[in-house]
Formats: sequence, C-alpha cells, structure tokens
Amino acid sequence: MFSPPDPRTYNQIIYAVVRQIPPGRASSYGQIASMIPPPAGVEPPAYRRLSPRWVGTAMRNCPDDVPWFRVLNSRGTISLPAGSPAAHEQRARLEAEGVVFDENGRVDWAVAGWDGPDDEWLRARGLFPPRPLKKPKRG
DNA sequence: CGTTTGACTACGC
DNA sequence: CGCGTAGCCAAAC
Repeated sequence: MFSPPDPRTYNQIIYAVVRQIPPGRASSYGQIASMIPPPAGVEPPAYRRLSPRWVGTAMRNCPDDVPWFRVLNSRGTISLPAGSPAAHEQRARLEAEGVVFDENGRVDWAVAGWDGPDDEWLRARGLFPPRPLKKPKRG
C-alpha cells in the first residue's frame, strides 16, 4: 500500500537541493527542509515539511560534491561545535567565497542569503518554494 | 531492538 | 539577547 519512507532517497533530494546553492551564498537547515515534502507513507499534516534535523543528519556524512559548508542554522551561524576543526573549515570555505561573518559570527541573510532554486527547477521535482530566511534584527 | 544523541527550530519569559 | 522547553526523527549506540 504505502511505500515505507526511504531515507536514502530523501538524502538524495536534500543533496540535490544543497548542490543548487551558489558559491558565495548560504542557506539554512530549515530553509532546505521547507522545500521538501514529507516521505511517502507518512501521514502528515499538509503543511508539514521535512524536519530540519533530517537535513542536519544528512549533512553529517554527505558526498564530496555536496557544498555542506553553505548550510548554516536559522540564525546564520555555524552549527558545528565551536572551535572544532570542522567549524573552522566551514567558516574558512565560506569566507574564501566572499561570505562575511560579523563580530558575532553571523552572516547577513540579506547579503549572503539564498532565494532557493528557480521555480521551474523546484516544480520539476515536486518541491516547494523555500520559506524566507529569518531576518536578524539590526542586520 | 529500546534508548540516547544531535551540523534544528519555534516559542516563551 | 540569552536560557529553557517542546517537537522533531534518522543514526548511532
């Protein structure tokens, strides 16, 4: 009847979306999740999207060609453990693309945020337009 | 196979 | 802004 949820398939969708983030831009776990419908077989409220946690889990060990470092948390900061080599790498790779972090280690979504893929790209894959990134106060 | 863990978020105070 | 709480759900243990 229902197909069981297939995490592998869903990870591929997540990776496909993340691969669309252009250099010099960044997205958030929640924004990525907001484009992806729930797995088939799950009885969801129509409004619910993929859990942002799933996106984070998918980033943990992703293929080399996925620009995982362009995904930040909803506040625009790095979610990897502060001071860890991985967190340092993420910041370095973003800065190498011209992304600027403020004194609080936060990127300005208005500058480096991403609007999501083209509508046609989304429509072709049955995905939703992304929820806008939360705008931090005073910049 | 039950329990705990996390690269999450929204919301309340 | 900072801290706590409640949902979240695949993975790891």
